[in-house]
Amino acid sequence: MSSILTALSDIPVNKPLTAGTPGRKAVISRDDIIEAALKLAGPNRSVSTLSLREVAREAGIAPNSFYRQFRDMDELAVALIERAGQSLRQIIGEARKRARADRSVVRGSVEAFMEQLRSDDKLLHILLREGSVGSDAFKQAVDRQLNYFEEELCLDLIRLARLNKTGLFEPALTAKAITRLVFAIGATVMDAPPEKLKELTEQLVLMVRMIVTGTQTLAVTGVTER
Amino acid sequence: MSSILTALSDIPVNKPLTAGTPGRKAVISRDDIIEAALKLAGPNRSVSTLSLREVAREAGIAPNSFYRQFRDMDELAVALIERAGQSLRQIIGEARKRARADRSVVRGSVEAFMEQLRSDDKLLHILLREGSVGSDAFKQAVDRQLNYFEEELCLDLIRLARLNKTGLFEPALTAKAITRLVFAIGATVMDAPPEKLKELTEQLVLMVRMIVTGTQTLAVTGVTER
DNA sequence: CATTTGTCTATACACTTGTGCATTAATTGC
DNA sequence: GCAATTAATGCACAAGTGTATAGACAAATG
Repeated sequence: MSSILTALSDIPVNKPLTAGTPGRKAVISRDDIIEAALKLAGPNRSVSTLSLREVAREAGIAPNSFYRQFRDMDELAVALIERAGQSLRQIIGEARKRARADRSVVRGSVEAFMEQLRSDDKLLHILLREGSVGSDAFKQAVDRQLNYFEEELCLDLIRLARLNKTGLFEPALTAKAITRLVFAIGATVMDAPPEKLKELTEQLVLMVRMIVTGTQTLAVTGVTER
Repeated sequence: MSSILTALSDIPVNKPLTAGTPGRKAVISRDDIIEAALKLAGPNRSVSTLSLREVAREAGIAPNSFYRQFRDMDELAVALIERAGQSLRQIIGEARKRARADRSVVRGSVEAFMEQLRSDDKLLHILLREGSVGSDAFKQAVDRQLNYFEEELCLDLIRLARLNKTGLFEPALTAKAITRLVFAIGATVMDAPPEKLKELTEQLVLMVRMIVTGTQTLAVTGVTER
């Protein structure tokens, strides 16, 4: 749990360039570059295909000025991913709160996820698309974000099981399965025509429910090789 | 079912260039280029980062000769993906046969999948990595391959259910969930250190079993919003 | 044989890319 | 005001890209 908080505070929202030192004031901020990259990496463009010059052009700065904020494009990409994870966790967190009043946590979270997917939120698109491409640092960053998700989901599952007095087989593993499945399906939804959204959402809800039901059943019956 | 066969026969193993017409015999085959691309797109290299010139260089031909076999790199990529899917389906198919004699179909298939993953089979790597990147044609090609998988798995699930006299809730959806999950986890395994392979395989087996158990239970109890 | 037809290569063009170096601009401390 | 320090730019370069064009070769046809 603390890992989430510490990790979040590790992300510098804006680099403290003006550290009491003499010299020229920084007029280019990290955020400027990040937002330029976001504009370019629309829903159909992978971050790993962006070029340094392209981003600089979009941000309206000289290519070399880029280096003042990031060592290379990889560092930018990692920053984007971290920001994306941060944003999505917040969104789902709010959905969870809403769902607690409502009936189904599963449906509430999945629907929140899918809605966000359609609202051309560039950040979520990034997190979904870049899972298996790019440098190692790149992929590790995505994996880290998914792990945060799994941790939070795991706690939620435990809470849910207590509430309903059902068993729970390997909570961490269950959380991982759900997370990876949701992200995998989400990636395909991103490229599907909008009219299929409802149908796909319904499917995803059922899939997640299969896993949840499976966990609960296995907790009672135990695992048998079959 | 027929869709699989027709699709497979749609894939030209070698373009029939010598169609009775006069002129010089083609000395460069599609396969030459494909194999060159495979050499380059190792486990750490995405196909979408290959350049036309690079592939041509590896194949030992002039860049322009590439166009004689493929319209552009996208067409090459699609060919690679189709070949990858073809190959993997065959491998898993054989694993299934072996598993039928053995005890567990789930374990057998998952283990076959993971073994293949570690045997630096370039084709499988491609299929796993390129799922969410590249052009639309690119992604659709991957999706098509996954659909073939789902169809075959679906039949297998039905057979399994009949055999064990268990119910089966939404077979197609179950197959989709399993397929997507396995591929998602597989993609992460690809980048994980080899000593984690056994552990990850074990986890994946359990995850799949959760889904299977869930389907069976839901078939009996029905779905309840929770 | 010559001719035609398709295959393949060589050269070239107009780009884009990342980054090194020198220069200018702006801000602070004395 | 002056020097020091840093931010940002401009120019330049080598390397790489996709592709257009034209020519060289081989093979089948007349």
